[in-house]
Amino acid sequence: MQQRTGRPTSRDVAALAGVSVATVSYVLTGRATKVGAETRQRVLEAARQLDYAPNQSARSLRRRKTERICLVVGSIGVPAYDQLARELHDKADEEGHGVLTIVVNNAQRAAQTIELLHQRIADGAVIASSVPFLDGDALRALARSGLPLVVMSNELEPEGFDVVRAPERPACTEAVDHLFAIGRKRVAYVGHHREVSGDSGNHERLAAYEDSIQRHGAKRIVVDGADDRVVAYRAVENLLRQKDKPDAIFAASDRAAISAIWAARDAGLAVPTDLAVVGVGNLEDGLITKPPLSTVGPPQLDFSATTSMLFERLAATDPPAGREVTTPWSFIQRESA
Amino acid sequence: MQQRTGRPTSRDVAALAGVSVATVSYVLTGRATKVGAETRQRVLEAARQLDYAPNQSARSLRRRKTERICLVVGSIGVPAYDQLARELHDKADEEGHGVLTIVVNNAQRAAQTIELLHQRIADGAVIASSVPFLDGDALRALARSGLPLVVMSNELEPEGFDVVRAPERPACTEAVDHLFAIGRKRVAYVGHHREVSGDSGNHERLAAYEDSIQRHGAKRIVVDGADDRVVAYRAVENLLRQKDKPDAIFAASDRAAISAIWAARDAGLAVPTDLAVVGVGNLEDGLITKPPLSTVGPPQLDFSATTSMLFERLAATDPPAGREVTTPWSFIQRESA
DNA sequence: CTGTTAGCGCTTTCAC
DNA sequence: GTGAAAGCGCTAACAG
Repeated sequence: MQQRTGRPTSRDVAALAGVSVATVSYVLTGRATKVGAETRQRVLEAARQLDYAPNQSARSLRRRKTERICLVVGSIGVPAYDQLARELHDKADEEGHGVLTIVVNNAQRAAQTIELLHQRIADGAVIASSVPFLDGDALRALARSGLPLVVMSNELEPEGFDVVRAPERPACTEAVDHLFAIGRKRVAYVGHHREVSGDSGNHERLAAYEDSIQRHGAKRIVVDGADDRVVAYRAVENLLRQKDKPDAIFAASDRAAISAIWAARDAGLAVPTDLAVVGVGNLEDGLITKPPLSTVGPPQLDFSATTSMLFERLAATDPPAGREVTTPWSFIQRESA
Repeated sequence: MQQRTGRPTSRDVAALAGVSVATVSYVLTGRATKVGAETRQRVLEAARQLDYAPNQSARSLRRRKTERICLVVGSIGVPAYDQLARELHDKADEEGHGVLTIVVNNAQRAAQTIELLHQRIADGAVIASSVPFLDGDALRALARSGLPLVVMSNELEPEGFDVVRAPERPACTEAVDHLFAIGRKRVAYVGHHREVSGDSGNHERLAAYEDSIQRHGAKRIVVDGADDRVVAYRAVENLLRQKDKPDAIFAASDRAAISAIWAARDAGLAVPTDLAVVGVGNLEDGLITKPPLSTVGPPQLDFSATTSMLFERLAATDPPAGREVTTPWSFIQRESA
């Protein structure tokens, strides 16, 4: 009725070792105390000989857990997520868990991911910020179903899951206001592709910009490029060629801000004299630009709160109520603005 | 004997809809033709009402496949892998598969990953190049066990899995030789951390450098930084402060090469007149430096061969023998050297 | 068209 | 200390 895979099962090991499958299980799951040393050796030898590895699906089906956690991010190659991924991996290693990373950048993948999580592909998950298409209802349902979940979001309320906030808006406002305070008149915004194309997503950076230019009666100049160094460079290069060129740039990412500094220098302009530049993210890379990059972000990239909360939830016998922690964000003035 | 999870099962749905679990399965797996429209509706409604999602472990256990593929990379934030990840995700989407990414950068994670793959956490896998600690024996065993596998490697022979090669060595040699050909005497190498610290890994870039300087009777100058823009900048900045400063840099990554260009410019040196720079990778970013970056790499970043081979293997009824494809690599001269 | 049933491979009481 | 046996939740013959 069911043909064999070719992969050895615990039954094969048991047969070869001349014991029962139960004993194989005991030995391989470390319940070693119950098994005699000699039997134990025979089982181990048989397993080695057959190159046996227990089937994970069967094991999780039975155990009702996977020993895996899942990291859901909105895109690949974003420095802050890379850092989060690194920290989560390290923590997971300590706890003997594996990490699965899933990239969600369209509605189909969002639905698929919710499904995967529902299907208990992992024992818990971290949803990184600005993952689009992942709505509160789906996340609440997931939490209700008992999945430990930590969500980085400024909108969602903790409801069965923990929330990590990053108050970007006031810090960004401070940054843009600063540009006007130092006398800039034409402040351009280099945004994420989604923002620029009018798509949904986290609008705090753009909103802070729009609000500030409006208060200062300045013109709205918005270009694409925060997701890509090359796009940003070309966009700023282009901006600087116009006769009404901006005298300040607020970029939604440090990568774009760095591209802006190069573009200015390559165009023979001085930063910040001719063009003031502010980024967002507080990447280390901002320290090696000339001049050092003024930016908006947390004092340092650190996701320990996020990772700890997940593992606390995983360990908890009865699930803690939804917690809420806030990462401090501020305008970090260096020399580019 | 086994307490309930709280999550609804197909039995719950069946009960609510007043049908058998088989019917539930038929409806939910699209075997819709066999089920009457009215029954079908009832099942769908019951499932919706219970917020039911089929248990993935049970399903894979039964179906003997997971509809997932796995991407194994050596580290996070490397542009080429990001590109590979994007392409793999796109292809997987088309085929209705999910993608799990696993990062392996130490021996423990390597062992753990082999285990996960053995345990059929996914139906197939791509092993990106320069994943350390993943030895041929383990991969061959995996392939022997029937797992579709595509490995990017210059050392391994195809044995039950496909191999994608990138002949870096000759292209790198050409690049370093070029530096000497244009009259450079002191060529420094900015390498990956593992190379510099004498750790294992892919040594082709370093080997090409060492071979070339030896043939030209030049001094070996090796610093760390290919993995990190900031480290690279500081290393080159430091190199350029010395009295015997290099007149050329061969960097094992374009990111490091770009940092080298900045460092030179910030130190008031002209590129390539005072310092010639060559990178590796052929990133788009090299096009926006001033001057444009000479580099070593494929004509364009394209992993379609890799991804297609995996999906061909997944679809194949009888596994193709190990294939071998080679990505063309060459020295791409632009203006920085 | 729908239900019955036999497992997928593993873990875990419960006896012996 | 070890084995027999009962499922975990689902799918896929097979019967009707």
